[in-house]
Amino acid sequence: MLSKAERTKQFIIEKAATVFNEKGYAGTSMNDLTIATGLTKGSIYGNFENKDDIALAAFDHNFQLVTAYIKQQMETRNSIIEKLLVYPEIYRHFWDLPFLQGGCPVANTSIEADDTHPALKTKAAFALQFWRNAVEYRIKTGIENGEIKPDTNATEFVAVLTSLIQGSVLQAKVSGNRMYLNASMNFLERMIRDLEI
Amino acid sequence: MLSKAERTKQFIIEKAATVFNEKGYAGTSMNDLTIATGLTKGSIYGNFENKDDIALAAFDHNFQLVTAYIKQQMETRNSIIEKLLVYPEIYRHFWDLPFLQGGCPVANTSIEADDTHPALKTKAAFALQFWRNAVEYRIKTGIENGEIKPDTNATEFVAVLTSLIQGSVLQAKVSGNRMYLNASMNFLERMIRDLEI
DNA sequence: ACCAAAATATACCGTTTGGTATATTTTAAA
DNA sequence: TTTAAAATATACCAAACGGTATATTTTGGT
Repeated sequence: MLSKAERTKQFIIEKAATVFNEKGYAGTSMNDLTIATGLTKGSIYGNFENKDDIALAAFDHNFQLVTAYIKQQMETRNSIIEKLLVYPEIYRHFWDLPFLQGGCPVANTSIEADDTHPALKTKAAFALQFWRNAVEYRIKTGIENGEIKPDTNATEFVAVLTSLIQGSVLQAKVSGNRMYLNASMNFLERMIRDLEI
Repeated sequence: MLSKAERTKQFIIEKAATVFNEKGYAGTSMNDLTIATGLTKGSIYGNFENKDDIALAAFDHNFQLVTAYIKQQMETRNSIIEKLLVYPEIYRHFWDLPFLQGGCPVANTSIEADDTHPALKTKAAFALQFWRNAVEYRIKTGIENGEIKPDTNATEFVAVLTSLIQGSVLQAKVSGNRMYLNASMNFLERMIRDLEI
């Protein structure tokens, strides 16, 4: 069983993850975290070295939630094409997923950290690369399987898929309008179906 | 001629615009602005009511720089297709444009402000809408001209174009790698050429 | 039930934050 | 060249910031 401290640490990460994803690193104060957790500053600093330490753990947590959910959804599908279709399906309904309430954590962290926070920037860059690799792997497997057209430009497809998702979620969040998100996801869906041999 | 105060105000906006686009609203302190401008806090507050006031003016300035540059580039092209091709051309080389050093100001502001700063969020949402309208107008004109396929789904095309640009610039900034930006812009370029009748 | 260790709360630190009252300098019309 | 007004600098404010030393409470093996 986890020790009290380990459970508290996990609890802090979960609560902080939401706050950081909504307010950003600079926009989140330690006081925000005491409110979100109901704990005192002393207690939080008993479990983490500093604000950075919490933010980095919170990012890992947020990213893990997203990837775990995608993976779980994919496991219910059989073909590669159907697995890839999970992406537009999930992001079309990102409003309903609690861990995506503040938008895509990878996009949020990328944009805030790129010029201000090297450690977070590195984490965001790795997360993006991990994501692209996962998609690229599916495509290559699909080509080997004979499910996907062998002349598919995997690199380009991966770049377009990630750009479409991040760009359209961003737009949906700021406009409060699902129209452009739906349009982009419709397009992505057709792109994925078009991969089929 | 502009009064001294008006020139100073403009000077502050220009300097602040760069800082805000790199560090974000919460990440930029008044002290950062005194350093960027070489002016004192008293002088800055003699020209602006508060930090918000400067940030809002800075966003308008940043957006105006982008739109003016796009417009200027488009004026050198004749056909609608060539005008639309200005988008991928510009963003492919966004590293070289000083006002895009911190990334796309619309994307940056959208992501930071959507859950934290209603006034900035509104400005970002309006900017995005303005941008989409501009693209949509080109497409409709192209259809009327007989330059563009009449069955083009303008709404979807506009959504995809903006998503691709914002998503790929974001990725390029955080990864420091032009590969995925180039791949997305290659794709967008083909999409635009494909509009031709 | 006891008690040492672990976990949390309290109360504080120096620094930085956004903002302002006032003194000084610069501007430009007379 | 004078001079009042406009623009900028100085010096300060209370509040919030990230962080810490220490006191108190809770935990869990004996």
